[in-house]
Amino acid sequence: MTRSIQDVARLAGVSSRTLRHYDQIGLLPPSSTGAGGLRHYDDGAIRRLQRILLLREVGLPLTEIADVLDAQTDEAAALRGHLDVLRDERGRIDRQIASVERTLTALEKRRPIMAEEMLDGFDHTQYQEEVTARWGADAYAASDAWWRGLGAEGQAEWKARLDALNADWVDAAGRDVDPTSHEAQELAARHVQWLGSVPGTPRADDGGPLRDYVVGLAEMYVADPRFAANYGGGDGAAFVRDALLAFAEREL
Amino acid sequence: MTRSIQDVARLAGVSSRTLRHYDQIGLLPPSSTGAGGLRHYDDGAIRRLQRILLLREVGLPLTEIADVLDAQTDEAAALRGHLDVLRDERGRIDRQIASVERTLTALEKRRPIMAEEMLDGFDHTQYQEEVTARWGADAYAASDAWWRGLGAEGQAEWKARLDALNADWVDAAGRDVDPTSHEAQELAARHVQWLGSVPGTPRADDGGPLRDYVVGLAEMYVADPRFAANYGGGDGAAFVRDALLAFAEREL
DNA sequence: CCTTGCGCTTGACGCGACGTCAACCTCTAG
DNA sequence: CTAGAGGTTGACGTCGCGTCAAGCGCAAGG
Repeated sequence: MTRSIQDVARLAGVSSRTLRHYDQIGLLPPSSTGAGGLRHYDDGAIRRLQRILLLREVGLPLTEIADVLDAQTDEAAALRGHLDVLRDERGRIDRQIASVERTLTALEKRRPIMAEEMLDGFDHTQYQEEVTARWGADAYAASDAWWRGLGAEGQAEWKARLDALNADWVDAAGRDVDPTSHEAQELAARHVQWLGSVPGTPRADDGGPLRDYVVGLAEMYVADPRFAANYGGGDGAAFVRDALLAFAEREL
Repeated sequence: MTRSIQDVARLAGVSSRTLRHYDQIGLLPPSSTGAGGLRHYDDGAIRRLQRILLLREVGLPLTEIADVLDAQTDEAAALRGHLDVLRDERGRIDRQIASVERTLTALEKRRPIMAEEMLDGFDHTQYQEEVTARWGADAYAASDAWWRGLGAEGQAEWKARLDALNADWVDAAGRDVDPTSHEAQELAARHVQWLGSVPGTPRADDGGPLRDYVVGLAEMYVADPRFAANYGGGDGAAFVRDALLAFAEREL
């Protein structure tokens, strides 16, 4: 017994457009076609569709579904790989949520932020100057001009972002996370990303911060007590350093 | 002082293509253009770019960034709205992760699933038959044929999906979640979505399950002890029912 | 016999945020 | 004079379809 495209669509809870699309990309050709190009689907095709939808529901891209169903790939391996993708995604979203929440609180009670807005921000660029002295004297001037150019609102936003990053570092350090773990390495990636948003940062050809620069900063985070305090004392700073060093070695 | 497009790109850590794109969509026009159409950016433009990047980093779409920066929209309101989007997204990903994990365990120790594969699955279709008797006698036949047609592997996958849904219901019920809360309503949406994947389900014009059908099922989940056991006893089934009823009222 | 209408077909554009050629221009240094 | 660096404007590709638009085959009703 074969069914029309609409029958199948209703059965499976998808649109007929979707079925045509799956035909077009070769994922699910109809079992036969009749007068005027009408698509007919038999039980085998419907069985295949069910499996497609199960895999689609967990977010597997259609091309990978095709690989799995055509047995070119092990299903369990594909799912495990996909699981990593999903976890990364969740990590990204969690960080975005934290960042937005902090920005919101910063916007709501603007005062306390304004009070210390020069503090950490300038602390940071100040230390940066110490390090960037090796990379050119005008780096600080550019950085300083950039900071003043941001304006009050821009500075508040930028501060909120920095606060979020620092808070996450302190949190992870407090939980005795392994510096080489996925979580710590994601924090390091974020830190490096953040560095990339700071003008005056010495950069490699790909636009990312220079490896030696990151290494130098990491060591300084521990060596300088004013900085270490930022990360909750010596242990926290050491954690940040170890995570950054591991990241620099692997990625930069 | 104005800078070239590459200068700005390096400063901000984005590609020149991105800057051209932002010009094209009107998000960030250069402050001036010179010979041959060369783009020049002054401090004001760079300031605007910094704010764009801050908002972009938290995932705000470019169109909304434009709204915020051009002050057509309150920044805090935009961020709060975006926060909801992010939370939904995270919920979706959490469920996908749970689903994949369950499918993986189902794939690894296939035996126990096989042992009970007929149990819940047929229990469900059995109850369904009781309900669908009101909607046509051949509904069950179609459903039964569908189930057998899935094959052993397809049945295992389908079971894993159902298990994940049920486990989440029991979990939410155990935590005394409000049936009208966002979380419970998302579970209900998932339940209805799942119903939509079951052939033989009576459907509305839009292809989704018929409202009355959902309501009938919901009541039966409480009335029939065999079913209530599925959701961890009377309280669990009542929670499922309340959530489904609220959902049906609002969405169907 | 013609029209109407249903169910289906193919073909094409649109979305979001760019990456990636391709073909061409402009200026500078050797 | 020429090569090279650094720009420019298109235009296509990504992913998974939604959404027209135009047309075809077949049945019932005028």
